[in-house]
Amino acid sequence: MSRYSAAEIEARWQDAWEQASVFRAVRSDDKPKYYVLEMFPYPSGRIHMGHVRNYTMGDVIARHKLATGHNVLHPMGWDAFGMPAENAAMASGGHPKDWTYQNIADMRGQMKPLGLSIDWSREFATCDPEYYSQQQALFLDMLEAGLVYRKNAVVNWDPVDMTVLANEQVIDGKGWRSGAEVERRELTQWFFKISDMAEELLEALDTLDNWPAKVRLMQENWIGKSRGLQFSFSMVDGLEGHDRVEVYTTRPDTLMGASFIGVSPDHPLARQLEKDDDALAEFNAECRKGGTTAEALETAEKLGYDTGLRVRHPFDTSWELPVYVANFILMDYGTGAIFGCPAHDQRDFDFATKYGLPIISTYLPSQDSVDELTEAFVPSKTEEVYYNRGFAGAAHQTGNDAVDAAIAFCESQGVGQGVTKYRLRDWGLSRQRYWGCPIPVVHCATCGVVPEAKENLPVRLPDDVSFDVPGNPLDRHPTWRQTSCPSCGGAALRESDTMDTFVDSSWYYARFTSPHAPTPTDAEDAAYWMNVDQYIGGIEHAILHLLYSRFFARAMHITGHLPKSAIEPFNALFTQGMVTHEIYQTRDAKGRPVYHLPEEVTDGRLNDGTEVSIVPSAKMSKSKKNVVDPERIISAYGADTARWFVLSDSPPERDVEWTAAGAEAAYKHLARVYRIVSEIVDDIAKDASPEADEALLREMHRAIHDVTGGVESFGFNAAVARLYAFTNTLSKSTAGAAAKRQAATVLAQLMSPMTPHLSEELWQMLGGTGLIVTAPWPVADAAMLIDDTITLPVQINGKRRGEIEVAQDATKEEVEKIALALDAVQKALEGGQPKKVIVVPGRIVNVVI
RNA sequence: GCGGGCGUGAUGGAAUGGUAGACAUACCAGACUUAAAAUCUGUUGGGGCUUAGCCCCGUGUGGGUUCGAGUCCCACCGCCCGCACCA
Repeated sequence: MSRYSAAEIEARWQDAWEQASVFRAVRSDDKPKYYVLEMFPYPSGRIHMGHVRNYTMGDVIARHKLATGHNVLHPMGWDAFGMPAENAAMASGGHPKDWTYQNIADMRGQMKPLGLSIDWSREFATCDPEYYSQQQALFLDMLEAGLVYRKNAVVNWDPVDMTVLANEQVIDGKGWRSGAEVERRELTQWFFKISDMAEELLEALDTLDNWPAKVRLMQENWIGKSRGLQFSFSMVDGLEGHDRVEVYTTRPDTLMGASFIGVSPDHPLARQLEKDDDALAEFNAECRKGGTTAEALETAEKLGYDTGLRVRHPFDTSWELPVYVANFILMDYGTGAIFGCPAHDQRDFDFATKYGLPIISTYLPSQDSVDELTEAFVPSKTEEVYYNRGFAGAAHQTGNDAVDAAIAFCESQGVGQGVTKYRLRDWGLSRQRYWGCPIPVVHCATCGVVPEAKENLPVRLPDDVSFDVPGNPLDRHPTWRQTSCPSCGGAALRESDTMDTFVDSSWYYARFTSPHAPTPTDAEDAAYWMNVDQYIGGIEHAILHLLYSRFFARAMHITGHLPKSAIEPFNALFTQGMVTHEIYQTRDAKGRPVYHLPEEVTDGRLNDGTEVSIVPSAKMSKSKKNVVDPERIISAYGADTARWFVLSDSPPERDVEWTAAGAEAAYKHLARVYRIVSEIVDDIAKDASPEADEALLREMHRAIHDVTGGVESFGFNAAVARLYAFTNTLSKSTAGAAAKRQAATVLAQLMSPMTPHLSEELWQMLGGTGLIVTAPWPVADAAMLIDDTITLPVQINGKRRGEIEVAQDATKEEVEKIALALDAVQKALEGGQPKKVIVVPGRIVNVVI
């Protein structure tokens, strides 16, 4: 009997699949199509365990669908543009293109040994000119359809490196390389009009039944639909061009508690005032320092500047309110101006306390009471009843009712109007970077901004660029920008901004349906393969990537590149958890932490005997060195072990901790299965015992039922546990050779989506015909799943006190009678009668005394 | 700050509102072995008792709903993720 040799087995079966072209996806009307897609990787250079987990899950689905008679599309590609390539070029002098394609080659080489059922003939990288050419064509179509426009927007500006920074490059408000305090600066940028689709993107969330509820909720909150009142305060002493300040509020019911109004430092009023007020100019400049992220703005200390201007309250013109410029007000949302109601908003409360502004309660227990507030009071939506000072209609109402009543009242008094707003902003796609898809427009002195002609696509990235100085190499390229205007033929300059890499990943799923078509999509292929039936990826993409993809699918429909049926491109979504690992840490002479790779640590010590401290498991990251290289695992144990392990233990949506012991155990189990099956194959002479045969086959059908259910519902860890249990049963079974061979064959099949190589080997050993990968999935015999008698737990007052054996089809009355006859029940009853007996058929009996 | 999530033995975790701890790891004991490894078998939530057995407690904390709560509701504590130029 031979031993389990993963390396030999895996190479052999990967060749066999390759030769039989079993994963090549071809359109066919004989079978239902199934498109399974995992979020494609960024080519960082090394695959990591997170990739292994993600692609293994997709592979389990794909292989199971293949076995259940589907025509499966399971492609793979590379999200290949982005900053790391430029950073590498800056650090080591190479070219982003070379770096990226080398990484792709490396990662493909690490991925193929995993034995994924991928149609590699469809592979592409988003930095392939063939791909980004079609992206440019899409952009031009979207521009023509009015889905793209230009406006000013704020970026992070590094005043020392003279370059735009990504949020990631801003650390504690400072540039990551220069250390200079980052400033906010306005540039003219391209935008997708995603906000026009806010309502549709919101409403359609309801149709996404097979998406996680939490992702839909997060998208709903991101779109942020709100109903509020838009109105204006008139100025006591008007400023030129500013006799009113327009305000939007979602809490008009607190209007009688207003004690100040605040405007953004970027509000036109603030900008006008700062021209004649040096102190304000300085204040505004201070506010414009630091990063542009919402987090940075929201967590910064709340600061205000009293402009000295006063406005009149709309309901009482003798009531004057001060106008502050405040750093926490966003120009992007609403009108860039708010009224502050300290009594009912904690942020306003803090602001009022700091600047000595009045705190006026509008929600009070009664008309005559006065609140001494130590923090903002927010009336709960369910709690009754507070008197709302000032609004006849809104008194004694809370939550949305109070808001609606307040809007109605204000409208009736001619103060503003109710409006619906969305938090969702348009998607700025311009990036001042080289390694991205060039935006295909030119700037012509005569014609202005002109779209490049489609026949001139692609607008290719030039290869001769350098990264020795910061900033965008396209900007300073000696010739690349020089071109002629497609409209007038005169001299013109190319746009030097490239597209956000989110654009690349917003339509790649559609491109996979026809990766080499001369247009963005091929109509027949798109109609056949779309939608993605199962999409799998990380929860970190719950909002942006998925929302942008939903927008793009709609835009592609409008521009004729996708059918109407594909405007929601992902029928089902699954968000998987991360792979984590312990962190091993020592300290250097100065007490700074030093991290160590897992392979350098044995039993809590380094090779030189130094003890390491163990930091709890966290997402694998290079900086913490808590990474396990899948290549090492595959060469040590084989791909099937890596696949089996990442599916075991943790539910797929949760994080899984990689442990050396766990990997070892996974390998041992696969070797054990190999051994058990080998013994069964060798031991063909043994006689059957009918009872043991029956028991084993019953267990086999239960395993088919449970594992199939697990695979179909992303219960991979449960399916794996079930397979362990079934293996134990098979190992201990005294059934005859025929029954054991049958059970072993089914075991190999049930394992095949997870451990495809081992399963092929077992299938061959057991004499199966053809490849297991194309063999039909086993079906459980419903009759074999039902036992004649079942065991029911019996509770007394909800606590388990015994169990009874009853016929599978016993009536409630019979079950009740048997349960009441139990000693424990009789003892508890002390001769009396139970208050109530609850019988849940097939589940439980509860006797209430 | 805002939004979303998670919290169960020594450990990873299981459990359509219905026997909490499946399955695995680790540990311990046994078999095999000159020995070790490998393999196989068994034990293991905590506490208690009149110990063939039985009782009590137990799913982050405190409340609530229910015949019955790890699961649903409310509040709190802790940790994790996202926040629009990271991919």
